[in-house]
Amino acid sequence: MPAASCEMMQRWLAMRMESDCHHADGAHPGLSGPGLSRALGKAEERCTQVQARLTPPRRRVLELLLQSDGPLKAYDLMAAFGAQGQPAKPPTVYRALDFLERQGFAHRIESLNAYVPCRLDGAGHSAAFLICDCCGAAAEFEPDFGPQLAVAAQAGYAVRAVTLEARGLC
Amino acid sequence: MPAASCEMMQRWLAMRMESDCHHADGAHPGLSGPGLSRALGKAEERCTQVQARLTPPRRRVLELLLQSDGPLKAYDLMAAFGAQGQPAKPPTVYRALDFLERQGFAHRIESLNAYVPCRLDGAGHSAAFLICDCCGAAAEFEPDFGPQLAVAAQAGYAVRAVTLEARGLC
DNA sequence: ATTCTTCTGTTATGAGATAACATAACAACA
DNA sequence: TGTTGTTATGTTATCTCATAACAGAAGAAT
Repeated sequence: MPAASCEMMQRWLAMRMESDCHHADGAHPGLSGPGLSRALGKAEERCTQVQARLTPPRRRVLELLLQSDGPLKAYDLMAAFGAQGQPAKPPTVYRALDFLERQGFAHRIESLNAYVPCRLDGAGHSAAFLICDCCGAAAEFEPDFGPQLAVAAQAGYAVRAVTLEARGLC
Repeated sequence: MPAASCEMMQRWLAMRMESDCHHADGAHPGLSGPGLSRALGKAEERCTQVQARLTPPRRRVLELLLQSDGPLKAYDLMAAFGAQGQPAKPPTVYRALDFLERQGFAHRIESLNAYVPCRLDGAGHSAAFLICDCCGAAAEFEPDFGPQLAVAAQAGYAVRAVTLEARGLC
């Protein structure tokens, strides 16, 4: 980098930093074949138990999320939705995502405007993620919100759901 | 509610729930007069220390955030920006917000797409909020991310910043 | 069979944010 | 003091993300 400006230098540094990660070492790989079928079957089963309907569009969106190696944007889901490359329209996907989130099958990652399938069986209403700013991986983990809930209780807050997103490098 | 449908009932319940809160008991009231001047002066001072420039648009956006009783949307800031009701354009406000966030003077609340001034002097790179789904108040508190950081460390993550947003009723 | 309810399909639009480029202001230093 | 590197602003246009509103189809309940 001869005759580099400060601005260029900063950008270069930023790039370097963004590219120094383990490249999704611990990331969840996308499912396929039997693993995918199993996951979908399990969702089907849980829907039956609570009298919810995993209709074709909902099932399709869940399938796409499960197949993906990382978080998917809503418009990516739309593009990938149809069989012969015919995209879905926004409400179709957003409604499906809404359902999947309510049932605990998917989470929205606020800081990415993106969606992931839930990887934790027991998790109900709260989610926590380690998000890599380099490779985009988002690892879900079981949060322990003890300290935070104590603060909330003391403040008289009735907490319904908590989301935690840690940005960094994997 | 005679002859109420299930759907109507659910909406009614949701409405009731949304309206049952303490109405910002612990919320931060907007600053004005001397309090506002003091806060802006403090920001000015901190900028001087780190050789950052609190330019007019940046100062104006910070002022608007400090005056507000609650989180403000970017387009609300634009509308309120000018003196004679003349709005600012998107880049003006988004750049100012970007600066304020980098300096730790403001936080973005992801789940609201809204912005608040930082209320905690010491807080550097992390923020935590109790957000009331009823009255919209967002109370910032000092987070203890001990458990979460332990998980991250164990997973080999280098955490840069953490945001936590607890939704519920105040 | 009817009625209530939920889900889908469709069009259109609203909200949130950034790209790209030109210009102006500041800072450093010969 | 004028030149240069750098940072900040102004402006236009565009992009991404998400929902409103309404018609119609498919399930569930009796």
